[in-house]
Amino acid sequence: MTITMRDVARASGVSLMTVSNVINGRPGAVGTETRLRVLEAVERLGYEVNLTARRLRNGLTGTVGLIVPRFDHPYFGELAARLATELAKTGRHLSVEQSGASAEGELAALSHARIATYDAVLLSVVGLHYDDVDKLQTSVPIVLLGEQGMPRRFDHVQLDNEAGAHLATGHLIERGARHLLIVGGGDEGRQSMTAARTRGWERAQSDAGLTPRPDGVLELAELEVACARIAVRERLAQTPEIDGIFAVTDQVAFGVMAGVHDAGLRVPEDVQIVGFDNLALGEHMTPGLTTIDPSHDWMVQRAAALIDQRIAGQDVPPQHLISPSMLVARGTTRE
Amino acid sequence: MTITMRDVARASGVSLMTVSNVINGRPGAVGTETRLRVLEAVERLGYEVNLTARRLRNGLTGTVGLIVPRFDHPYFGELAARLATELAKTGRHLSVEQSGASAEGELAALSHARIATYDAVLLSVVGLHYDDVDKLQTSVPIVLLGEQGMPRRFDHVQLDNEAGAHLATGHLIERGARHLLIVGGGDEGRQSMTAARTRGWERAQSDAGLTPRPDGVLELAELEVACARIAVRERLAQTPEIDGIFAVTDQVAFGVMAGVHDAGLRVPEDVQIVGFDNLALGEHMTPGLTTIDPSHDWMVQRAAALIDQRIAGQDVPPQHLISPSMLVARGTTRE
DNA sequence: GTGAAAGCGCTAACAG
DNA sequence: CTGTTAGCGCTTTCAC
Repeated sequence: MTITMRDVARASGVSLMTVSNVINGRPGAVGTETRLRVLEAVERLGYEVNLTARRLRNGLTGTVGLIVPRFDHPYFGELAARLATELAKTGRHLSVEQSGASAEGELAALSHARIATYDAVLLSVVGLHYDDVDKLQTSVPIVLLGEQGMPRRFDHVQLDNEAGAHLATGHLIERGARHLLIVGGGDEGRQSMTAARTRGWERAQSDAGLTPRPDGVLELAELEVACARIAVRERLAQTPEIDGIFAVTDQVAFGVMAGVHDAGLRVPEDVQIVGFDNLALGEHMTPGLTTIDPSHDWMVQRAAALIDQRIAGQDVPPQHLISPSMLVARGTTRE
Repeated sequence: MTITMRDVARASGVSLMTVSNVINGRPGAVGTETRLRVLEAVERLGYEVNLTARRLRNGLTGTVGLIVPRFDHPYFGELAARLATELAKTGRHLSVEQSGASAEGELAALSHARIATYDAVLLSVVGLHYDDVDKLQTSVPIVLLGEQGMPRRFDHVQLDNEAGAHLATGHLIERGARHLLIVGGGDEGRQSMTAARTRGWERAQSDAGLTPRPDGVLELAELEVACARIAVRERLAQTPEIDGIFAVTDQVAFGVMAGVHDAGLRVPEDVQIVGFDNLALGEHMTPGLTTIDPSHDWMVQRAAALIDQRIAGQDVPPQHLISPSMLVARGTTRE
């Protein structure tokens, strides 16, 4: 039924091992004429290696796994696309799995069994807790991505959440906002992304001599467009003096924009908005979304380099890298 | 280093086979007491099955592949999320790969070798050509998704592109638009999504007694937000009488909205817009995007059911299903 | 109810 | 330069 190396070997009158040598292009291991004969048979029979067998035998297949909380958040889609491009440069291939939809889903995706399926795994830990990650015990290299407060024994490419939030909030203040909200903030004292960005938001205000409003942190059940929209709409009805909003993600910012509009207010004249992530779509919103760019390309290059190192078996201590944040000013904040 | 069944067998003083029977919960194949002893050893040693070995042996791992053109289009993200949820109901797991970024990427993703890595493969064929797909020759079940004009030997869950486009365009006309554009249309005579939607756009006009403008088809190098934005901005500068735009996808529609705004025109007062796909974000644009909903849940359920059938080995003829389209009226078209 | 043998397709190691 | 042997970790088959 399926064609194996054995079939090719028989068809070209050589041994199994010679076929293997040809397929893997092992240098100088097989004569030119023999190689051509084998290749001809490969072509004729339509042979392709069985990656499963190869992996069982020697552990590698050129596939790297990326585990994200959800498939349907543009942030992860953009991350995956960038990673796929970067990994392709070293001939590797990216396969994306989802951890966050359900409790079982997470267990399954993070299980040793699944992880062992890849040459290496990139784990986007947004939303995962320290303990879940700390449980991971595997010989497959794992690189953590985009979050802080994770076990130090892993390689980790992080965002500078607090500095980014500080930058965003400072920009709002500089452009004249005085009554500031953080939408999607909270989670006090935790090591989460949300908590770090909330700290940056607070500190930027203190640094500017402002006192953060006690009711300034608008927590969200989920960092979703719809949640943010409703929360902001209701909140602006209560405290219409709000004139600057830092949304913890661009996704949330899209909801904030809609909510401000629902409340009958204008952006940026009445309320200025800054997001975080620099999603591709932000540029094309009306008005364009001012946001924090966490140097995606830098992150992705670092992560890919770490993967290369680990797969190559380099035994250097765990790396902890922090991606610099930059402000991208667009239409949701004033000139 | 890694713990195998053999280790568990040794630790619990039974044979390899008994461990296998316990792990796979084979009914009545092993005594209660033995089972407990084995499970205890599994726990203690932290054993987990090696999926690679299992697959090599019996071909199945519970993983279904989804191959999409690009990771960073929200459409595919939403599709993947829905599929993952649906497949989880039968205990299966979704892994997503990208085919479209480069020529080699496509070959690699569609290669027999990679496909054979999954229990079944869902192939989102937007952008692939008939011949590429027709070349696929594999024993792994393949279900085609979301496109038309593909080899009949595959199971296929399609969108009703022409009917959807007709619905969208009819709605524009009904709400008073008379000078219509299709953005991202073209590809005349081909079996592509673009061509089908262009036919629907033309037919809706004929059916209403209008003659499609000869310059009404605005082709796009890529169905991207930025392309659409620029094209529309320039086009409206030339022919400002345009008062209705059908965008072939919601993604394109986002660009159209920005382009109309760039041109200094208002939506929906000056120009009405309808998209296609019903992406989640469309609802939260300002104004909300009127669009065509291709019954995502229906598609996903059908696709998952087909996969179940094929994995179960049912030998029914190829199924060709067409998902019904519905209009979702929002703020980019008038009352 | 439990165990021994065989082999899925491939490649590392060595022999010729 | 080419071939033989052994075995990756698991499950199917059949014997006890």
